[in-house]
Amino acid sequence: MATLSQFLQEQLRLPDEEASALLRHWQKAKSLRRGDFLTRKGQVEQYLYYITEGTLAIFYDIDENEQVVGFGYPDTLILSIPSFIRNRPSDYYIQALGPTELRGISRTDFYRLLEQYPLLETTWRQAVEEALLGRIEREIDLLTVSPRERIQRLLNRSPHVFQLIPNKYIASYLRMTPETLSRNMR
Amino acid sequence: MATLSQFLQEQLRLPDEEASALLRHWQKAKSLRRGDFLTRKGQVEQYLYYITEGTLAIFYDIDENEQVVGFGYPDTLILSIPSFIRNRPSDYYIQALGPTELRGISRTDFYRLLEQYPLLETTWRQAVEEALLGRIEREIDLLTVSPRERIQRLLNRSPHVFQLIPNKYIASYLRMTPETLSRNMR
DNA sequence: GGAAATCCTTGATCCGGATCAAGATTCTTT
DNA sequence: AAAGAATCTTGATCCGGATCAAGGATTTCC
Repeated sequence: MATLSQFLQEQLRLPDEEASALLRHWQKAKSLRRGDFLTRKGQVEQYLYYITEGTLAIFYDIDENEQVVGFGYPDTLILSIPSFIRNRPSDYYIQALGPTELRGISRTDFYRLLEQYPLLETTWRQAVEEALLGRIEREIDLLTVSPRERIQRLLNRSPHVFQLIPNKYIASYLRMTPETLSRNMR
Repeated sequence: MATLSQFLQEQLRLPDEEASALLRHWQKAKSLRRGDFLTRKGQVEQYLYYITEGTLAIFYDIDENEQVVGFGYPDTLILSIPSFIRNRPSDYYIQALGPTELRGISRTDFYRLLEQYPLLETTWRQAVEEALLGRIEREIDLLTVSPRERIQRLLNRSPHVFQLIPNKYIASYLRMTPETLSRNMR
């Protein structure tokens, strides 16, 4: 099972002092069952979560139907970014796709720590830069018009997603119907 | 005409000290004519530019044809983000759509200043957060399937784009052909 | 372990935006 | 100001992915 302190030290490369300062405030544990919401639409999400177990999907409703815009799996962070950064009601909602375990840190605590530890601010700045680069990468992936190629790109970049997530959601994430995904998978 | 020092103080809200530290290193001026490249594909872009005059478009080639992924206009910054952040060759290229004036600061100088001035790092972190939010907003805009609605969203969010940029490029940016844009503009 | 729900697959049809084409308009350049 | 280039518009056709439908395969959950 994934552990938060390893994540802070190995993924984010935080020194002991900063890592334990974060850990001290990072206490809230949460369990979800399949279908439970981590964040509902319109709710101000006050937490940044680390996933220890399970999978989640981030949804956005447009024109009456739901679209998948992202996934979460163990040893990664998950949050409604706009809500967390702007401290405003979330347009997204986040749902557990199976039994899930998370740990959270409150937005207030988090940003207070940023002010306290300059090194933390640098790390967070870099994390946000990475997230931005990820979005740009994804924008390019979606530029690809042919469904077959979009599938191929995801297979190359994140093969594990196909192990973890039902195809139905992957199809939505790739902007196609489950039928089209099915027809182009082999 | 837009000025850089005003931009630093009013848009980024930098105090005098940080603003003038930046200005001291922000000297490089550049003129482009219609069609000139600010950044070529494969080139490592070493500068962050502020636009004083003119318009530019950011392109990405996929499947043999070019796609517009962004625009630049006066009193804003422009750069190939992945290239600047990662210091790697750019997959994008940036081209002037008309006569254009810019001022640049080198990547090295810029990141050196970040280390020197903590307040600058905070401001940059917030700017990157904003850029990330902008991308997310744009992802949602592109989720909209109907071309007519995509046009409407851009009209609401950035009406000035339609004044500044030829429709041809806007169509590409909105992921449709110029014909479709034309047919749905009125 | 077995019923029920969910998900996946395959087939048939349809439709909206892309493509191709050609003329009209606007912008650029000297 | 005029020639030339680029852009915009309108029409006709086409095609690939969405939609609708139904049977089969997996998962979920008590």
